Amino acid sequence: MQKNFKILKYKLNDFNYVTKKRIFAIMDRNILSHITRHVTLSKEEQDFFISILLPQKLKQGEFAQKAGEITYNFIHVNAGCLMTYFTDKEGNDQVIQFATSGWWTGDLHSLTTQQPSIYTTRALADSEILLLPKVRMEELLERFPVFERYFRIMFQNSLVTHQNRLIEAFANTAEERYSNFQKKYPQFEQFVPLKYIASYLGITPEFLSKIRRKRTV
Amino acid sequence: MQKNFKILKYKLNDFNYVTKKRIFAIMDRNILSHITRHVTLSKEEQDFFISILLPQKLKQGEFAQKAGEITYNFIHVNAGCLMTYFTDKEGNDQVIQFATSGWWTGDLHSLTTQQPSIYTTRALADSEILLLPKVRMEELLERFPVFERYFRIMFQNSLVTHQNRLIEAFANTAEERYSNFQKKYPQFEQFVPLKYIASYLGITPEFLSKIRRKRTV
DNA sequence: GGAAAATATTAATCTAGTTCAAGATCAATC
DNA sequence: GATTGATCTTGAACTAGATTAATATTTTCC
Repeated sequence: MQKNFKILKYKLNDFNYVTKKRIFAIMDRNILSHITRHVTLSKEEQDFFISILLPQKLKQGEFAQKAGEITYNFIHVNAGCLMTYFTDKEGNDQVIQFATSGWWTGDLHSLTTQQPSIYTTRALADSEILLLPKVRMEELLERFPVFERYFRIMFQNSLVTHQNRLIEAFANTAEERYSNFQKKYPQFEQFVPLKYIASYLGITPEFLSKIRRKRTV
Repeated sequence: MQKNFKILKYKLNDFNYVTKKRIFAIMDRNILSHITRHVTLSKEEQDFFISILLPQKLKQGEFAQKAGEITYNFIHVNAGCLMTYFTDKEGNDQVIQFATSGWWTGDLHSLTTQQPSIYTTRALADSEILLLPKVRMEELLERFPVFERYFRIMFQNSLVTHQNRLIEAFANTAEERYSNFQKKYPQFEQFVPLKYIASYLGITPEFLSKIRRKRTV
């Protein structure tokens, strides 16, 4: 386990400064421990699963997947932090997900249909990911149906999260969304530049600044 | 297959009226044909699956599930049209999904955790639904893993749809969302009162009126 | 077929959040 | 440790969409 702190100073007013630690923590976790929380795996299943994963390291800012390219891998975050965003016709990035240790990420649509992805997935901090290639995933699901169960549960949970976000987006003000985001993902504000948090919340960085100011004053 | 037309008149200006048919169509479809589009089922699997489903008829306006109650069933729409909505603290209904023939609906979160549901699911037209009780579903998944696969695929697809809606919500204007909605679900505008479409789009009925007027003038 | 209830429209006014533009602060690099 | 590019903040002017309230239209139901 490595840690890497960077001190950021924020001016509150002419006389006060607040310091915040932006943490680039690399937490090494075992992917199997995540999976066996939901299903029970035999030794054979564990071994096969591990054998088909491709480990990869990403430096901060590097891409795991670029928009326009076909997605060949489902991505599991082992350590660090990634974000997935969509670039619209005006060139604005719309962040749709952050993912830290233990999360699956990537473009399911492109992975399924093998059409070019509309999303970019990028490391926000030095990260370690595990790639699960589409063909190997299909093989895995064929041979060991317990993984059908595992991914069924993953997708089912993710669906619940996405429904909640949708309600959030429509029913709450930007300020409420920011509060809820901080409550739900306290770790992210230390990894993620504010402009991406703003994007995730569906507002401009300027407006997020205003919300933050209003609070601290 | 029954059909039931109601003629609606809309005033465009003092001299012109346009009529629209609001269709309350009952289309009877076989649930198995939906499932076997994604997985292959043996005779035994088909029979068991059908045997655990509870058919139910709903009149327009009736509830399949009320907020505050625990969800005991996953719901498959056989015929008609349902909507699922969330009522916020101010008492505003926020529609999160419409479901017609072939769709699964209901509150996955409440179904999984057996906590009271925050959603209400209600018939927008006379409908026929099939209830899949939670305990029977668990039994089904235990005995026939092919259904793990089926629901994995369902949830995976639904997740893609939800991600798209999230992007839609943040990146597009209300007018664009309405256009896309009409393109994607042309059938719904004939089932669904405009105020619920407005809610689904995340706008007020008044603003939807404005958008519609701007178009026809 | 008529009255009441639900749904849709219109218009005036208001506001949460955007846009633009400039300045302040921070991080990376040589 | 000075320079440069990225991130963050501030403020003024603007706009998409909300709110309120009144009216019109449609549907339900007796």
